[in-house]
Amino acid sequence: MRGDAFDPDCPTRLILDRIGDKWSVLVVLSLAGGPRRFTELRRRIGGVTPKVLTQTLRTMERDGLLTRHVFAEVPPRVEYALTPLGLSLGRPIQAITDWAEEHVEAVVAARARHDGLPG
Amino acid sequence: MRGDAFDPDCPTRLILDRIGDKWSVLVVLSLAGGPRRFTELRRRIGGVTPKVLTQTLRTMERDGLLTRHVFAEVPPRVEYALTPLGLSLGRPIQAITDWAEEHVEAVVAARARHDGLPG
DNA sequence: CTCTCATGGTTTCCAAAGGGTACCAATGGC
DNA sequence: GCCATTGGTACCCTTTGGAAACCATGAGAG
Repeated sequence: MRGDAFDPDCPTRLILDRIGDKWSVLVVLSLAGGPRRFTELRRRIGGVTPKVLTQTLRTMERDGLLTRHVFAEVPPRVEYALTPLGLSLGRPIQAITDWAEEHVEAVVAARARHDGLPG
Repeated sequence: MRGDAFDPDCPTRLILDRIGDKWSVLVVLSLAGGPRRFTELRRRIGGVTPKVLTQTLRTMERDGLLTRHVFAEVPPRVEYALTPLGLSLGRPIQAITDWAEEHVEAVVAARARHDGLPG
């Protein structure tokens, strides 16, 4: 059975933990078009704080999803780029965002129905 | 551009927050085969605590992803089942788990390379 | 020489979420 | 009365997420 993700010891869980981070998802989407600098990412991904963005990027680097290239310049320049592995992750992520855009209305409606239920 | 998920005010973000919960993902996978009871889910999804499972199920119900059916029996019986909306979410989620199973080795290897790098 | 600006973070602090354990209500069996 | 089962809830603590401030470096302005 493929769904051994149910076993907490299965490494697949480890992936879900990665996907289960909305910032990682947004970083993958942001880098899909090519390398970007830290501040670019920060501006592009609305609402992310530098600390969390750094954490996210470092973890993704550790997991082999992206590379971090520091240029010895002033002011500093650091470019982040997806590895082939990270790039391949873009496809399933795109499937999620496609689903999201298609069904977001239904979810919002369900939520409104539930929350605002007048009795 | 479809990636308006970058805007924190875009409702697509709301979906990512949902997907961005590994327990929701596992619940969808668990219910893909048909309705299940609370304790079944709890046993099937290794490592989830009842509190968190309840939270997850309630949120998913609110979002229209599943239904909760309480039978007036003793001991109590509660069945959870995916709605068509929840069922449709199974496809992109499957894409993620497929990716995970295919590339988990690479991620684990990258992580080991990074962590254990002897110098 | 000092002041300012820009970049790519780090540090500190606080609130929120996640998770573990214990417990509850209702009823059947013993 | 006591235990077991089910589907949770309550309590508490640790971890995480997030806001805001600060830092090092060097160029350019004054």
